[in-house]
Amino acid sequence: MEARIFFWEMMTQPGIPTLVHVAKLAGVSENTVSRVIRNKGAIAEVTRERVLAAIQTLGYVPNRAAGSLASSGSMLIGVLLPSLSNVVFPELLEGIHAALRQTSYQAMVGVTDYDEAQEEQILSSLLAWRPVAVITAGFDHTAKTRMMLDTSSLRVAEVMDIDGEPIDIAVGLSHRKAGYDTGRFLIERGYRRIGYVGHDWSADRRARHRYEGLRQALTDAGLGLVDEARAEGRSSATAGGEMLSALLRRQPSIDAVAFSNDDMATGGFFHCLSAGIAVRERLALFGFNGLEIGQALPLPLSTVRSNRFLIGKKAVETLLEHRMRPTERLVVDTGYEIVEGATA
Amino acid sequence: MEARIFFWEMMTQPGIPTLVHVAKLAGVSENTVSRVIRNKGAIAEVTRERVLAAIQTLGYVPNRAAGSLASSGSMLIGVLLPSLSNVVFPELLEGIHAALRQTSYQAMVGVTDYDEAQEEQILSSLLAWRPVAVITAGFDHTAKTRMMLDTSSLRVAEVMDIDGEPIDIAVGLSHRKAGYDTGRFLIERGYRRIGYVGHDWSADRRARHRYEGLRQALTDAGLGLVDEARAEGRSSATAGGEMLSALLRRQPSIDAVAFSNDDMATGGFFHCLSAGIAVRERLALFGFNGLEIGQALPLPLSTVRSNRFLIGKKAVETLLEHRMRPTERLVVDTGYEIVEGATA
DNA sequence: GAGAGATATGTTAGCGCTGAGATAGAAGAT
DNA sequence: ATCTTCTATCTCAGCGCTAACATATCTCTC
Repeated sequence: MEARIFFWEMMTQPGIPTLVHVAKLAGVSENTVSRVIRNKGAIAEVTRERVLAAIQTLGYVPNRAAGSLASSGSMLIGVLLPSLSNVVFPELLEGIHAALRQTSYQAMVGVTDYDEAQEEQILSSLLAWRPVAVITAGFDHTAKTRMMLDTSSLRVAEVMDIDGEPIDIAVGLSHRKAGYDTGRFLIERGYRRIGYVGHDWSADRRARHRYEGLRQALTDAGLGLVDEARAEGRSSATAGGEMLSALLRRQPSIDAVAFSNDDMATGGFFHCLSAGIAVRERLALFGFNGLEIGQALPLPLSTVRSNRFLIGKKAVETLLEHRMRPTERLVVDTGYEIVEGATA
Repeated sequence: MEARIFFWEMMTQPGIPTLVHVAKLAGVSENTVSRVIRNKGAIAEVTRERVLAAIQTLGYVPNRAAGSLASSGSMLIGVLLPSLSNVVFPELLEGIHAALRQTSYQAMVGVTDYDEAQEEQILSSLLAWRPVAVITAGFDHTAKTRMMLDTSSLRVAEVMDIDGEPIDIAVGLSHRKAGYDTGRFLIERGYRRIGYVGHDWSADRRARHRYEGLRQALTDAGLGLVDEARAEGRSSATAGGEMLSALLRRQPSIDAVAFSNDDMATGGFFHCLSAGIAVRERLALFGFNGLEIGQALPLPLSTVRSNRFLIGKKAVETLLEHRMRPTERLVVDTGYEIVEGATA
């Protein structure tokens, strides 16, 4: 069967135009059109313009599936996120998209819902599109997931967290160190009876690392955590308020509380407002993330700013630097910044 | 050149396994493997198991680009969002992903950054993957974007907003009506000197619709807006506080303020705290969206809950009901809910 | 003015999969 | 035993593109 379609047929064709149509209309070969599109090889200016005009009139959009198949290069980056409800992930994704904007790469996002079994399945369906790289939040993978990422030759960036051994590259910050610095900060400010309010970290290993860092700092200073309260579900302002209230009931003498993140701390702040507790004078509050909401509070929240946008951007940039996975594993520390605030 | 690869070659092949490899190993034809994978056509149980085992041992992942090309069905849904920094969009995306989870479809997201020129470009790169449907936030498109969506036969869902003429289907709520109901709510509660605090709505036509609805309600009640203050950039708690402060300086007699959304209202609440203004007794506050943060405030925010998650989910479900675009345009009203709260 | 080297374009064979149709064997009907 | 009808499988031609190579034309050299 002849695949070519003549001009008069093309005009009555209901289907989507292809290279053949453009080539026919411009009076050149398919390959020439392809080269114009990809800016590859020498093309006479007249030809280029003729082809561009044909593309324009037909409203031709190249079929990336065909391109990917033919060139075994997909221009896709797979992104594996545990959730989108926690603001940090959308922010990360914004950074990824921002970096991608300059390139002709596309992100393909999968949301695992903190479920490792789903992660496997979703990774499979991402890999089905043969991305050139995968960005995944954190180091928590099932053995099979790790195997898939490890054996495939694609570039892998594990982001947010650098307290672990990366498969290929890691971009983020040391949560353990951030937790440690939180402890140091509170100690230096003279707080001695320090408590902790957190959320369920079974799905959030970074929060646990911060907690561990915090404890280490206290231990190193000859102190200890007075008490702690951990909410069951995910972090939220509501949970932060409730947990703080519970903690203070048990330990009224606590003079500072480190929260697992800003959401929780914000809830803690609201609790203090309702309960008439003077923030900082009577009770210091410290968060993590540096969210806008914390800085908008009547007293700006003392916290650690982790730059999620930068992490996403940096991850993409670093991944795209080299197409091949280098033998050396790379760790990019995007750092963090202590925000003094007014609550601690 | 012969494309087949013999077993011993397959084992030394560094590349990704393909159907051919699986077929060889299972001792069947490629097509049989394909049918097993897609659960299509009659397959003897023994054969199926043999093929599945081969897939397992090779770690075979089907190449969707090839599949898409061969079957002209991509199992992809393009999603066009203006931004990810405003929580409502990640929430929408969560709904989309949740609905997609049950299916074998994948979302492919593009972020336009509220820029119509970029929208065109990003839509092009999404269409390059030949999605079966596109979900886009709102009705604001350039002529070219609209043309691309209109002429292509793919399904299109315009979401969040139903105050407009959809290309194919619209899923969301009437922001004009929500604004109107906000006005009614405040009037019924006895407020008479009502002000408005908003953000730059040049990129947020929904906020403008709510504003218009609000004004309509006031007009219908023989009232008017006492004054309004609009921040320049995007909405934020900080901006909400500043604008409320500015508004009250000009109009100290205002007894209720409708905010463009909960972020702004939260900032307004904080301003009242700092300025010692008794919320509700002296000044009522009303938001929009029903975000968690608003409900966690010491006084739960009075607001309108728009269910973004549901909108995303519903959009996907409705789109996937029929592969072909029906002649009738469809509007799905997901509604909203007035949250009485304690601030108005 | 023959050969070397650019420059611009054409030709052809796949990439990995699917859909339509062909085929072979078993089971049932006559 | 012959003809149907299934069921299970195979064969093969593309899908729309790109890479590699081939070809044609046009400069430059010496």
